[in-house]
Amino acid sequence: MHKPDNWNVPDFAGRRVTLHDVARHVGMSKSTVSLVLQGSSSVSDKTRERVLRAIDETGYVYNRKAAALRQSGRHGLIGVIVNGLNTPYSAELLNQLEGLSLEQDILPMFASSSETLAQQEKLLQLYMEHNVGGFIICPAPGTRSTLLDKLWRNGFPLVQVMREVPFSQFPAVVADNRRGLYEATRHLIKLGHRKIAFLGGSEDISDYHERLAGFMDAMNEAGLSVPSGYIYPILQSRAAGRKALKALLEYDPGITAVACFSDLMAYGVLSQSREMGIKVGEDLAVIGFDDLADSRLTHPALTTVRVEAGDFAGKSLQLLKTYMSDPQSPVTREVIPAKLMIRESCGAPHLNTSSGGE
Amino acid sequence: MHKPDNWNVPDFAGRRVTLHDVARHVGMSKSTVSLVLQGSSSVSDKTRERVLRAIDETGYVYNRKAAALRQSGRHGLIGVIVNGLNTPYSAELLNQLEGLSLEQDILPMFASSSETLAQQEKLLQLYMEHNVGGFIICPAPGTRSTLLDKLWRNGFPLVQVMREVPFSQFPAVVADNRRGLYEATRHLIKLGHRKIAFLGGSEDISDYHERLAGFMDAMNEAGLSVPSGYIYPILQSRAAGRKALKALLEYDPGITAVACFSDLMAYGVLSQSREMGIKVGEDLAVIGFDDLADSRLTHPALTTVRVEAGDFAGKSLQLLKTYMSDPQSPVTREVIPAKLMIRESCGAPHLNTSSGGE
DNA sequence: TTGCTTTTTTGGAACGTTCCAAATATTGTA
DNA sequence: TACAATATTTGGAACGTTCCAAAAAAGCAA
Repeated sequence: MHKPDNWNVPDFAGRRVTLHDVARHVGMSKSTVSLVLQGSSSVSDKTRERVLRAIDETGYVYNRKAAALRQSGRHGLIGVIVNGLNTPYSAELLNQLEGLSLEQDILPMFASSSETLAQQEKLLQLYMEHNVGGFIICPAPGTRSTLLDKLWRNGFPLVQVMREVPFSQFPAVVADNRRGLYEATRHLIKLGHRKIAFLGGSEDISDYHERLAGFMDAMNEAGLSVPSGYIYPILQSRAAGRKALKALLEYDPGITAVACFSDLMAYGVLSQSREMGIKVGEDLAVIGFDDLADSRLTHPALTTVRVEAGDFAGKSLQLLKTYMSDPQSPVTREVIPAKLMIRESCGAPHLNTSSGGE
Repeated sequence: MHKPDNWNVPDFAGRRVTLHDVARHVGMSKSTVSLVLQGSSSVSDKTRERVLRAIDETGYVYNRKAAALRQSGRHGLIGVIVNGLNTPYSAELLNQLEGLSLEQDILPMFASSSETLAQQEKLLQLYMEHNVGGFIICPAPGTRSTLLDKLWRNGFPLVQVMREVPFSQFPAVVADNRRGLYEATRHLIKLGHRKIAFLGGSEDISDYHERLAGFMDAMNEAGLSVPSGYIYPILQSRAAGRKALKALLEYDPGITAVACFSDLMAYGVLSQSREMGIKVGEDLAVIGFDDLADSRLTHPALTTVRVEAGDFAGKSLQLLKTYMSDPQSPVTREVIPAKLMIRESCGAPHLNTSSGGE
């Protein structure tokens, strides 16, 4: 640890420079300075110029808190709560949201619930205290509709993103989960697979039920049975993927394909397969969901369902802005399309059944 | 798109409930209510109880803006600017920072510079306007010391994290980059490698020079030459890793090992190797830096240099808090240890030289 | 009851901005 | 030059809190 204490700490301004200071410095009233700041047209060019110079000279920094206090609150701040800051898909969503927000002079405040109700509630409370104009939220498992109701009633519009609270009638932007998994599963079936498992996800999340429904749609349509042990819900992570695959194959070693709740879980499946000497793409077909950046580079490259994070970001922001400007706008539910990306991890399987018979 | 417009939008409170409203509702003065809110001991239990009930009944939400206005600014808000929200290491840093901050009743505002000076400046400005208590910042390439100076002078303490602005004398928390790459390179040398390349990183970032220096330390110590073409700086990404490896092997097909600036680049190298039919761990040794969650699961598992993101988070937050409470505290530079994690990607190489001679 | 101390409550100023109505400066016209 | 019309500038109230000094209430001893 170095301590270059020969260095002088610059003089900390005891007090921040205020609009009043600028006014005094330039010899005008604070009202005039305020007008310049707001870009009012009713101030003469000469004055504007002098004031701008003074602002520069004094190093004045606009104080949004004070301004917002007078302007009954709003100041281009929105609260964004996702499930995890370091889960790749959420990170990409935040990335997209940041770009779009800043373009529109909105400052997003990002945080994660870490999938717990307690943290979610704490964050919502803090954000309200900081007077955000509204929320974009990926509700933590177990979130009740009453919570969202409370927000809305308090004057905070919100848009649910990626997931939605069951039986809630609030705006939402969700993926076409059902169709996504339907298509993915159909693809597996077309390749000849019969014993297909559905791995991962949590029953407390709307995603899960939609994706599972899509899976079941395809299985039922093809007249394939799904023993209860073929459905293995487990919380999102690579390690969970490994564990789940092991359990699945113990339950029925004859399983030839797994549809995963997410790419992250699929990565776990890939690594567990390698460890067990199972060749993915030959002995076992694997399909993910999300299409993370890494999924192109896994070995074999992962077949997965792509949902554009940018679409989530764009739609949810647009929707939130609508409610912020007019709280009475009709409640809308947007569905983001899901697209099957066929790569190598689901290549034609080695099956010992030549025809369809069990 | 569904529109369940049979649903009634709850009545939006026209105006937010204020402390005054609560006071009137309970029949006391706003001062008393304020005291209750601050947990003052000079308010009687009976009153406290009545006020708390009233707060609950009215649905009052504390207004930090107004409070902070009176309390000369500070309100437990800090600005955190990293290089990218969706780069895995940064994401993990944010995750850790969030956990620690909330524990200490600090609300972090996260954003990314996207490696551009313009966005960084815009964010700093906005955060100042929102009156954050200080900054934790991973400076964008090309950041000048004068920028940090301006912040500090305006009363915003800051801590640099992961990188530091050259010739700046501001607090910083950085990894032991030089030692990390020194050890990694030494490991490669011990395994018998002679033609070792250093891949990735940007010359505008302090990290790069430190890691490169560590690399050179080890190479020089072993008396190994490093042709200019062995050093291939390029901006952080998987695709860049692929491109870089190709260029490197074109320059000298005899290269048997690459030390990468980051795990992300190493992933690119891994996938490019596979494409070119090069067996990593046999024909080519690869070492990364960061130890991302995925690095255990790549094939082969990636040998890399681990630096705990939690340490970065803990130290930088602690340091920032020090400066926030006493701006005159001596400037400190903390170094986070780097630890070589030996896995499979650098297994003993096939070399045609049996002894050391060129 | 009185006077004294201690506890509890309170009104009003302050924070830094915006907004408004009113004051002042500038311009054009007769 | 004088007057209206217009352009520009300004003081003060307001936003919702905290803080302070001071008022009111409560408790206690004589």
